[in-house]
Amino acid sequence: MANIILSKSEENYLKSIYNLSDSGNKIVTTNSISKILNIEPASVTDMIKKLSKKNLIYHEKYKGTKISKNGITVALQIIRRHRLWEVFLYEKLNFNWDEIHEVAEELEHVSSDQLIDNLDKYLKYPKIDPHGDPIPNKLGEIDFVDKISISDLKVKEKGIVSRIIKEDEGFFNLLNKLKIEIGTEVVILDKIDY
Amino acid sequence: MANIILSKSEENYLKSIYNLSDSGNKIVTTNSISKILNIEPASVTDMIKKLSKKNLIYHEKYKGTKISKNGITVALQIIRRHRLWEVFLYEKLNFNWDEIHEVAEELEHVSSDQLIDNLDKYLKYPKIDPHGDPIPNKLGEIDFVDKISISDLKVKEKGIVSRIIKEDEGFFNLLNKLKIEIGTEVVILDKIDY
DNA sequence: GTTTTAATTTAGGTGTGTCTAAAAAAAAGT
DNA sequence: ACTTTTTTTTAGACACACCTAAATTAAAAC
Repeated sequence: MANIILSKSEENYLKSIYNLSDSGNKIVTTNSISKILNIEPASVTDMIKKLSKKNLIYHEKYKGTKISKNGITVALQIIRRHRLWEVFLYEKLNFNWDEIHEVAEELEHVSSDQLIDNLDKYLKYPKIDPHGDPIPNKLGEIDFVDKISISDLKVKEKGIVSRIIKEDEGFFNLLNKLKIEIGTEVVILDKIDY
Repeated sequence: MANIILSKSEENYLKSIYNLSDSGNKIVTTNSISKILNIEPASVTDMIKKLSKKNLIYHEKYKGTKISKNGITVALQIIRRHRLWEVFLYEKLNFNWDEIHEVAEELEHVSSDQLIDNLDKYLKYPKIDPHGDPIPNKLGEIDFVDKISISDLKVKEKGIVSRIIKEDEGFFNLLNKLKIEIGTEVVILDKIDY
């Protein structure tokens, strides 16, 4: 139960490993971590050793990395902080939908339980962040909602946008232009390459 | 005008130097910085060289350190961030008066102008923080209000508490017990050692 | 105006988190 | 199954922000 204190770097690695692991199920490669964090594979190997020693991940040389139960709990706390700050920035500080991620990346590393719990209460215990991603609760429990990818919808089918994953500026601009946000009902008219 | 990017350490040093300098007027000694930051004098010397090179302070070997005009501006921005976060924690997240400082120490290092400007607006442009200290504006302008120390008040004189500087737990508890906060009118009954 | 003490700086060392280049292991191609 | 390619790890280096111990300078005491 004792709160493990991690550096900003360690937190970023752990979060990335969790995100790459499909909620802890898949084994993650050194190269994939390297690409996501923009850090050389050799450096990733170093950090893997460190996180292994802290029992946050399992690692077998040349075989890949699996996040531990403990690691998942810690990762979900980081994700919780990130997403709560995103709600705050969007709802209270009037940030645009595409500006929140970057700032939340910084705020998520301020680790005070009291801060996050009070923020959660202040925001009225939101269930999802402005991108539609679920916010883990204090205990690390998270709603996994079954959703399908818009690219799996067929022409003429319709759906409600409940989550937006891709995060580059061009894509945000496109969505803004089309007035697509969380909750928007969309109908597939035609499918083109993007 | 270009925003200088400083590390967390550099920011902490600069803030301390400003605070020790009596708003930029006094020369600050290496030892005093060492004591405030709980860092050995030798390390302070290293950082002084670094901040000198960035023209945030002036330094002459063995003679002391003076903060530059540029340095003051940067320091005031850090102080602005700190104090705005204190207002937020106190007013919005219901932190106690004696719990805000520590968390604000972390939040102040998240450097996004948009974040701070929007926070400022959200808090309705507060002029003072919960300790009664003035909050510098976006341009680094700050109200210096003439205040006297309570220890300079004589027996039977009275005054209004407008600022509380000391920050240890015992002192906070004492103030809480006496129900003394910003705005409280006090009368000096007797003077004892603390 | 020396001598002693205190403050400051220099020199050299450590842990963290990164890097490049080279070696080792695993995977893919033929 | 052997060779080539890709992935991963090891080895050695560097910047940052700290440390201790020793040297230097300034200030205080006499």
